[in-house]
Amino acid sequence: MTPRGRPRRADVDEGVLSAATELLLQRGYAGLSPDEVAERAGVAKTTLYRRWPTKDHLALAVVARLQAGDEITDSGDIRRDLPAYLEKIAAGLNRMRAAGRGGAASDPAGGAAPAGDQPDDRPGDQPDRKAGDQDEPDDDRGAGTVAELVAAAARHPDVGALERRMYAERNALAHALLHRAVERGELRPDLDVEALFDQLAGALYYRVLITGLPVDRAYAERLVDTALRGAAVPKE
Amino acid sequence: MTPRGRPRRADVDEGVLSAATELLLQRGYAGLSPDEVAERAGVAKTTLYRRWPTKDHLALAVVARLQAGDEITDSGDIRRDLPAYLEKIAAGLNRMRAAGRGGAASDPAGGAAPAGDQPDDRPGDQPDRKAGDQDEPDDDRGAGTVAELVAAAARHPDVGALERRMYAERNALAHALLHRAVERGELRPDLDVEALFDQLAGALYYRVLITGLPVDRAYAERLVDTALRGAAVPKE
DNA sequence: CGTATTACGCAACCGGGGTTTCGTAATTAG
DNA sequence: CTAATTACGAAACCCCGGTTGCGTAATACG
Repeated sequence: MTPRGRPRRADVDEGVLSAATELLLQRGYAGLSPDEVAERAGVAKTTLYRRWPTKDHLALAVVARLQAGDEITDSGDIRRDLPAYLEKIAAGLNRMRAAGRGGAASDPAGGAAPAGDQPDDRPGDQPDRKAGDQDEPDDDRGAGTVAELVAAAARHPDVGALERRMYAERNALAHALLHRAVERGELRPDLDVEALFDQLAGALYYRVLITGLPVDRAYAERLVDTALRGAAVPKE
Repeated sequence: MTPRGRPRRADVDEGVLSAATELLLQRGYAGLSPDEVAERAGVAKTTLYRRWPTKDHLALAVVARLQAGDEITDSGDIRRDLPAYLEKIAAGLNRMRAAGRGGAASDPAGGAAPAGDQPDDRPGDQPDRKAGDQDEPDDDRGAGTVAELVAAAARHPDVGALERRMYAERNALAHALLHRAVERGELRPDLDVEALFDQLAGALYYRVLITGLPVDRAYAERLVDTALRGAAVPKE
């Protein structure tokens, strides 16, 4: 039952993961270089790749460790507990988003540029461009981490599976919370809990990943309010 | 006003984009190799990079061209038009998802493996693993395309801006549809249209990108029904 | 006409994620 | 103790996205 050959060094996982965490948080996903992680952890690159077959695997392990141990409170008032839970998810997303250079983000020239230009779809406008041009806006390096993790899940099925297990673990709590609220009579008895949850969590991820807008407490409350009240006109 | 130097060859964009489209659809994002695109289009790699500074830029251009020209119908019945629109988005996502190898996906050993194993979080289970092992499950290569595009938007701000413009163009139609429904009295006058739309669209993307479950007409209708009716108990 | 400007093609190059090879260390089975 | 098995480390290597350098072609301007 005991494994046969030479045992793995026990302290490697910890060393590598903390080095990787530091790099990921400070320099973002692109800055998470296996070579440097190995060097900082005092470990050969081969050893690193023996345990995490891909940079993507390593990054997922880092993130999983970061957000382990989330809880959820059930006060009996769904209108309070739900925004609280959403905000907790959002906090995780924003913590990732905060990963970037330590410098202040002075936001020169008005941020997201509300798209006043002509809708010219052609790619090359100005003569010649090189890739390093406009990249890395000195912030927002970690909304990228979430995005890269999504891509990683699509690239490697096993990363996807692990990632889904991670989410499922968290979301099971929320599903239970919702079901209790249903049984308690706070929510409709015939509610489609899965659809509701997808809408709430989905809106958060949509905001962060697609529209790039911030998610905060106020937004979480708007979501919950809209979802609970419904869009249809109330029948008097 | 006319540009100064040698003009760009006019047929290059078309040739490159169609070659890239073919590659992306047949072999997925990872199979979209700049070298091969250039070769197939009969163009030097430098020319390619002069117009699209990154593979990510090129891929976005391909996708943008693929899904140009979406329409939206306003029948006056929001409970019909909304699922139709969502299904249109979903169709785009699924079209991407369908991009993969032509072979049949025989789904050996029961699909998504409902996670009965112990929640062992440690990465390296079996001794040694190499990256090429479990990758590329012969299908689902293009859910990856959407995911990679999300990551691309995070990597290059200009790609993100273009991508958001692409979405915004589509979503403006839906927002208008919703606002008309409000004015028509079909929806609550104080409805938070943005929140509602984020919930609907977000749920679709959440399903495809995070949970990996399919999105079809039935799901779209579940969403709309849940969102319109609301989760709270109706006040009689 | 000549000159400035910009695009194209070719080939060599660079950097980073990942692999291979091989010698060595640590353990279990007999 | 010996053999089998597995992990570690070091260096060379491969692949691919992207760059550089340079000679040449096509246009505008004077």
